[in-house]
Amino acid sequence: MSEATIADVARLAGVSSATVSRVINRNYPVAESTRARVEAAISELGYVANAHARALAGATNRTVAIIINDLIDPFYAYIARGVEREATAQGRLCLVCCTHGSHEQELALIDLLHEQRADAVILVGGAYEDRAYAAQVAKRARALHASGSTLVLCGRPGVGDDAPTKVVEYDNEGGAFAITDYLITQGHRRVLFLGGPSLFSTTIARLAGHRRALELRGLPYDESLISPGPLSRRFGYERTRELLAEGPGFTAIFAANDNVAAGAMQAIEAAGLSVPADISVAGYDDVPLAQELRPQLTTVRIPLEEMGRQAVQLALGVADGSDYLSPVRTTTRVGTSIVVRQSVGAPSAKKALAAASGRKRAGR
Amino acid sequence: MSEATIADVARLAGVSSATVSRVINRNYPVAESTRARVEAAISELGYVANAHARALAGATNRTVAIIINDLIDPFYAYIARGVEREATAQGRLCLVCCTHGSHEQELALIDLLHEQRADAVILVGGAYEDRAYAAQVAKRARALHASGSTLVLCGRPGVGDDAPTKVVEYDNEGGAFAITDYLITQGHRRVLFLGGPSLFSTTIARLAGHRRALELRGLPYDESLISPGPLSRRFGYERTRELLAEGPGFTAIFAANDNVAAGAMQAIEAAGLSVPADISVAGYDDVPLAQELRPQLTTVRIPLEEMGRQAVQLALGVADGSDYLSPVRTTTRVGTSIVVRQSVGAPSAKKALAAASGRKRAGR
DNA sequence: ACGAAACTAGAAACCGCTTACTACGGTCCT
DNA sequence: AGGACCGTAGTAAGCGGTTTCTAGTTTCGT
Repeated sequence: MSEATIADVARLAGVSSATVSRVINRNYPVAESTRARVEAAISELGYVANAHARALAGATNRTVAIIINDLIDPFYAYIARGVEREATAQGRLCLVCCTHGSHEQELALIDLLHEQRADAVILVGGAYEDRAYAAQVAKRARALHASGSTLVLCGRPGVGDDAPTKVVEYDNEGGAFAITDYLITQGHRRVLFLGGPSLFSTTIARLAGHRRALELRGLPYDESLISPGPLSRRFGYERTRELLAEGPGFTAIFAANDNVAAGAMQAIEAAGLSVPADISVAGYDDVPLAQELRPQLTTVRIPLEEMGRQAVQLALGVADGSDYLSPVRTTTRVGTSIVVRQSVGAPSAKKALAAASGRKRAGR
Repeated sequence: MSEATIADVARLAGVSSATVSRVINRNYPVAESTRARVEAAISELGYVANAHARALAGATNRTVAIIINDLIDPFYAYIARGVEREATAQGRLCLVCCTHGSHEQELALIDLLHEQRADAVILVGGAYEDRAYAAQVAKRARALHASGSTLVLCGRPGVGDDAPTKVVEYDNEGGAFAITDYLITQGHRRVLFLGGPSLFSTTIARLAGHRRALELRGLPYDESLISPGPLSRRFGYERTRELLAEGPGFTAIFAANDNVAAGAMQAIEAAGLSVPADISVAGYDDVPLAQELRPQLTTVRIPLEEMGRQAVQLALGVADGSDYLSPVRTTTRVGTSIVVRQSVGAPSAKKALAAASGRKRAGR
């Protein structure tokens, strides 16, 4: 039950504890013969240093923490993997915490991790636009900063310019623009934007990109073609089923993420229609599910793992290399790209007609 | 950069540091007025206790660690989720580490977590049968035990009776038995066992269950129908393709896990055959992928998340409830059950014939 | 009104390790 | 030969809490 301490080792080796510490840390010259004796004592006692005492006495904790929504969700899991890998590469341990969607839990976790003196706390995932909440996060960012740690926002909006945070973003607006434009290029004129909580940061950005593409192509932005909701497969299924029953006023669906797209595809199939012959579907995120669907889903790829790595590098102030003269970076943006698979095609004449009539109805 | 300490709070509140500690921990009576003053001081300074100092001074670290292969793999992710949730429920933080398949990394991580004085270290996933390696793990189990921590083996074989570990098992042999028996009941006589590294603990157990079912039904155990290999989709695909080209001597495939099954199904489809009309396929694990495949995969379900929870409860010695008189449990076994979906059917007469001829060839 | 019991609060001893500072013997150089 | 240096090793002061004792006040009971 009681562990050997550095003092025990010192006694056994006939040296002082300082010498043992030096042998372990190799940060001070120690005679070869002494070193040998100390190492023998260490292995005889099975001595393992106490990380807490070590951290207390000055050395850093060597831990990076990441706060995500849920480990199962591949979107988060990939980011977590990037963080974990980079943390390991930097000789850090990785603490993974899940909020399961609760804001209070998230704030509580930041505090807990602050107590743990993590080298960095990485906060992942979209957030609701909520000023009070942002203020809470900003406050904690300052607290962390005060104790030499860093709060990194990964794929979520900033919390005010004065908050000392670092940010890793990805191009939500650009990806949405690109894929909407792709749909338009394929001939679609009436595209349903499906899912995504209205006040959610990523929804807002994706919707903005969608809208910009429409405007650039001179297509109307029709409120009736925007159908926000949860980012779940169930919602995608249910809502699509309802809309299909009403007589669809669209030939393509741009789902706010792949889950929603999967639900939509299921509903379309269930209605006896086919993807993409009757209705095209595009998603966002490119999670593994996208490749399992039949037809395989055309979607927007986000370099998730890379984001995780960047977050750690940013937090730890790892030199960028590309421009080593610049001061420590505080923001990184990774690009998104569309992945063309089989779920998008040209609208059929018949369906386009139906869409047009649906449009009249919607316009009534 | 410099954080407020308990002494700062004490000074500001005009009390001793002992009193501040008591206010925080609520483990000793403190006058209401004093408490108020201390709390005011704490919030004014934004004081956050130093977890290391705290851990050093006696209180536990309140951290549970889990070591898995890879965060992305749903098999591990579900277990990790169970661990994370239960740890949170027990007021612990959860440290997640990945080995990415490396033994040395695994051992190194155990040491690292030992240093961190984690309340428990949970080791997940099958392991190669390797005496030297088991001895290494046993040694660390003893070291952890000596410092009041616990090593929990989750879904992997023990490392010797004298090693102070706790174990959460699932019924690999029984699940394999059940599903093989199910295949036989459906009329299959020649079942290919596909994938799983030969010396891997889970492979061995699954193969044993498979074999027992064959024997119980009076069917021969044919070495040529055992085709071990990696637990990957690629392997499932490639190997199935090869075997199909040789003329299959089987009407059903029992894959060592769902990934392998997915690969096999792909290969069967690519060969112009259909599942289950021509060849039936069964998997193991019931990861989400199983439900995405078409036809949906008949497989063996393991209560992964539950295993994670059990591991934490076991480690922390949480009362079982069911028999609170018993001493602290040291082993838990969770059951497995087969999930019938659409990938298994009766063998067609024609294919059964082909299988029989294949059998002659194989026997030659 | 007096002593005991019940509250509160402080002093100080750790917890186990790092590290600045000090000490000491031997080399090397002038 | 004597002092400047170099290479090693020890001493001890923290790091920031927790907790055991000790002690001063009240509150009561009789």
